[in-house]
Amino acid sequence: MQNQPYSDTTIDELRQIYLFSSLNDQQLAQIKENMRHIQIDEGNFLFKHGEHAARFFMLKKGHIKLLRLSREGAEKVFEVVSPGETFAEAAMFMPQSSYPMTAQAISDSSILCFENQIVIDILKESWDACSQLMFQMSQRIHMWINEIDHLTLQSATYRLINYLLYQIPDNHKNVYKVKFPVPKHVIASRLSIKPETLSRILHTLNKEGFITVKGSTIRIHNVDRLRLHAVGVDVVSQ
Amino acid sequence: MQNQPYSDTTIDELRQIYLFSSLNDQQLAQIKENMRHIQIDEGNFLFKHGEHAARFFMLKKGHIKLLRLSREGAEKVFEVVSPGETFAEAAMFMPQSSYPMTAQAISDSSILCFENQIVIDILKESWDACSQLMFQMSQRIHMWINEIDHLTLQSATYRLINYLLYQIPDNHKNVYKVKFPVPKHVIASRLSIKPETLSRILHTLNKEGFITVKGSTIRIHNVDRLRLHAVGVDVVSQ
DNA sequence: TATAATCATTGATTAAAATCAACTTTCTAT
DNA sequence: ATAGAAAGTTGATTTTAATCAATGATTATA
Repeated sequence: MQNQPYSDTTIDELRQIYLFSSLNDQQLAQIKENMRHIQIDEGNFLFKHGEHAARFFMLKKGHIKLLRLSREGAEKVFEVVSPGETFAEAAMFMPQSSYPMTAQAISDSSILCFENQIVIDILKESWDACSQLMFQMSQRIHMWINEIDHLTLQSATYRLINYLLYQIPDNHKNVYKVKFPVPKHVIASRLSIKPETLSRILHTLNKEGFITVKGSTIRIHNVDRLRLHAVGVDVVSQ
Repeated sequence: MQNQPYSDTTIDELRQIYLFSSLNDQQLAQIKENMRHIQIDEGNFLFKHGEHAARFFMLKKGHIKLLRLSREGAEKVFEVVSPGETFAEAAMFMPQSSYPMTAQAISDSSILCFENQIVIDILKESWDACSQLMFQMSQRIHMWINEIDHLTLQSATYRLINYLLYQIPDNHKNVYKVKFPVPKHVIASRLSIKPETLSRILHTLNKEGFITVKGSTIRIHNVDRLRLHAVGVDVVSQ
């Protein structure tokens, strides 16, 4: 992990971060002044579950997985962070809080790093930014609720189909290619299924004519048909 | 569902709600003026998944379950709300948002009902209240993350033990009685296990000498021993 | 380009919990 | 107090996905 000059991140770039989008130049300049730019090589950790959470992050390049380990060492990936996304910002308002997960680079990554206290001081002055953070936190809550819904009310096959469909813009109806941004076993853990099972599900969906798998690229033959299948898959499997 | 005069809820009572604890008398008076008091009989719905979310709530009396249904009609209880707790306040900051779950009374309930817009206007003026809401939302996020952890990395037995231990104050070491506040099948759904399985797990824990079950009361013989068992239960079961 | 290491697939088997079904207990309302 | 409904328990069986094991494919690297 090495610090780098932050000269290559502009104020305009910061403004594109949703949480900062309503801030003025002076506020953004202050954030820029206090932010750091870090590089993390594949496999290395940005922070670990339980560590004191004093900063949050924006991924510029690479991929980061947010995970937890069971006592027996089993790994559950909660989220795969892609470039442009912020993470760990929800802990900002828990004084003396600790990160609820571990963050590990899946590939060499470039990260912007913000001090919670600096941003909190700015949020105090900006109702808009404040309500944007709350909006974002609401969304997170909804996301996790959906996740629990999928884990408890849906099958592994459904979860995978859902994941695939989620990547596709609404207007696409026919053919579409989805590419896994990270190795299949990471996607599997993200979906709470074992790699073997993911492999079998992909195989079955292929056999049923829904998809063609080529490495990490999934070609969906007919998006609408898969959407329809997702609605019925649990009913059918009874 | 019938409206009632709110005369029996005082300003002081409102101040005990965490989210309102830093507000001044004038702000609390305004909230009181705009709040409503509703009664909901057992089995009836307060709101349904997908409905427009314009208010949030504080349960005064009774019990409310927050649930989702699968397409096949299977019910998953996400949360059992007990008196004194607020709920659905996280949706406040999602404009045009809808409730992510259904709220149904498990027993005859008495509920305070707050208009989102009124509270938002007050939050605008109060940084403290604002940061308290954010703190609360952070906690919710952590809670759901823990929930997913339990669902994916732990067994049904572990989830039940966890639930029991969670009800017990830290200082208790030996015997302790936990009483299920709602029927066992609701607890089962809350823990994402079937009633039959819950029954079997309780039976097994009894056979192993950890607990005695009498109706909805679980007598834990030795809290420390159960805590220790929880740590090892997954390892042992391998 | 060889070689190891990681990742992915496939098959056989197992395990945890769900399902189905019957029955008992408890609660509720008359 | 009693009938009926709802909730809970217990047993037999099935299902989904995990586990175990072996092999094949990719990727990285020496």
